[in-house]
Amino acid sequence: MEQNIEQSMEPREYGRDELRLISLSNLLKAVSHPARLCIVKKLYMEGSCNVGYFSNCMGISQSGVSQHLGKLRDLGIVEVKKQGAEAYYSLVDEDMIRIVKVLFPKDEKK
Amino acid sequence: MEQNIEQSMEPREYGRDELRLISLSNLLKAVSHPARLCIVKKLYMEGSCNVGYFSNCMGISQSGVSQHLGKLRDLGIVEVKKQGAEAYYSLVDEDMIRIVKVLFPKDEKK
DNA sequence: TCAATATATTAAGATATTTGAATGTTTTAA
DNA sequence: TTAAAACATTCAAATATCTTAATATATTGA
Repeated sequence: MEQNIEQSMEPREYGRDELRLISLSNLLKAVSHPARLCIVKKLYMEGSCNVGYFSNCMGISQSGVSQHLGKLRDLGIVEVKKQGAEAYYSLVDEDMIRIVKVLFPKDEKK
Repeated sequence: MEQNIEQSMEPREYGRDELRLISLSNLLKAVSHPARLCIVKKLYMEGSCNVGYFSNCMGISQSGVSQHLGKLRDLGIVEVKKQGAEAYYSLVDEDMIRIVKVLFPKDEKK
């Protein structure tokens, strides 16, 4: 963490596309928690949902859901649309959509 | 963590397929680190590789590579084949292969 | 305006993960 | 059998993540 930058011209760290690897691994980390994976799956399967819905059907606290959604939001994986007092979330990241599609083919529905 | 079990018949936690979600999220966690994602990508792109190869081209220590491979091995994502003093690893988990395929389409090679 | 509902944020303790150094094991070649 | 090479394992300190409780904000309806 304190090493010189520009130490050599050889590929350092993970190679030329290190930045892509880092950003993808962050994307994957976002769904490396069952609750967030569940949220993302539901968003993919059922379209946009609000916080209360997740809290109910997943059996975790409102605060918990909100924090998980916050992470997904920070990474640009989901997007919020306020509708009155409610916040409706939807899946917007293309890489994430491709991943979820592969993990939960729409047939296997529910 | 201290609540009654069998509290209701409604799906608790993340729903019926909680176990699948947990196991998939563990799979995703395995590649939520850029070094491990890089390893898995290389295995997908280039076929089986040995520890020294990763250590060289990724610029991280032998011990580091070995530990990362250890995690992938524990989860059944990769498989080792000893060949003399060297250990050749290859990608064997189907879900993981599908994920990597989606993230790194073979054209984008390198 | 007040109360209720829906969501967000903050903070703190418990857990888990990362990283690097040190040490072990196996294999090969001399 | 010894030394060197290739890996694996262990351990501890530094970080990061999870979970829960408490508190804050925003919207709606009475």
